[in-house]
Amino acid sequence: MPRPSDHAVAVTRLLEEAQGPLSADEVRQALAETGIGIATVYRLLKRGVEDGRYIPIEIPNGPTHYEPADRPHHHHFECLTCHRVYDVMGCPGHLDELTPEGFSLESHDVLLRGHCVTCSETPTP
Amino acid sequence: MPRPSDHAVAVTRLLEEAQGPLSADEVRQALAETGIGIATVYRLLKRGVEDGRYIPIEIPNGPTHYEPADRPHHHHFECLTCHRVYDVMGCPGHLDELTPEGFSLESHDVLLRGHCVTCSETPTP
DNA sequence: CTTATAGTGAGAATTAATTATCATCTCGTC
DNA sequence: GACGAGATGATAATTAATTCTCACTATAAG
Repeated sequence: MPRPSDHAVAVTRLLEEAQGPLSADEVRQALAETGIGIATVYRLLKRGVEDGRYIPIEIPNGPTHYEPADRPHHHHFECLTCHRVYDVMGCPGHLDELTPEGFSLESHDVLLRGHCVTCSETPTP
Repeated sequence: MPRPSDHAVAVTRLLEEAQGPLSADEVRQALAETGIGIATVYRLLKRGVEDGRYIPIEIPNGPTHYEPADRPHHHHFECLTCHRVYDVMGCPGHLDELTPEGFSLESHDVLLRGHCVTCSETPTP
């Protein structure tokens, strides 16, 4: 019976503590001091999705981000400066009303864009 | 055999008549009988965006789609079966209320997913 | 200790989208 | 007809993200 490796534990903890979904490279950078390789990061993220523990968040024009699967329904905010992705709680709703006649709605994504607190405060990026 | 400059006209007309943004490959396929090459399609789309006549629509996990720049504010619906993208008029609104404190909201995208009329009617999931 | 097994990192390979290259073609102008 | 600027298409090249390969390692079991 294989026991979970330290890397797997670290990645799960990292995703749980993050304020939003992380990309593979963000995970690698955050765990850089452990010497984790990018191949291992991708392996663990892929397995986590297959096991239903992580959810992949597809960002237009950017790498896939990952978050724990047990978060309640929410959406995301992408900072146009630092490109970090943040969770935003809540949902505008009323989306069936937008759906055209005869179309069946299965899911939806709302992606806000702008500048996060950190990047709004900084005068020059 | 179309005169060279006809390609630009054909692409613009195609985008204007479409029910949603089109990808480069969808443009090429729609104009296949003219023998248009993919390089020309990308060239015309790129120039259109640079000139402000077209808007690029980034689809997560898919190629960029393009639509005329003069459409009123709206969002999109992606069919999970045929992967075509359709315009949906209207907007849920109230998005500033979702934006976290200190964040500045500049734009937003809403992407609905499900099955379009055509693919809902066809008894093949 | 010895072995079996899963885990690992470096780097190669793959994939899909897009862009660059370049010889050729078109058309208005001479 | 010849000319030249711009347009074109086939294909090579590039780019970014992700996956694969493989020799090596640590651990646990026997």
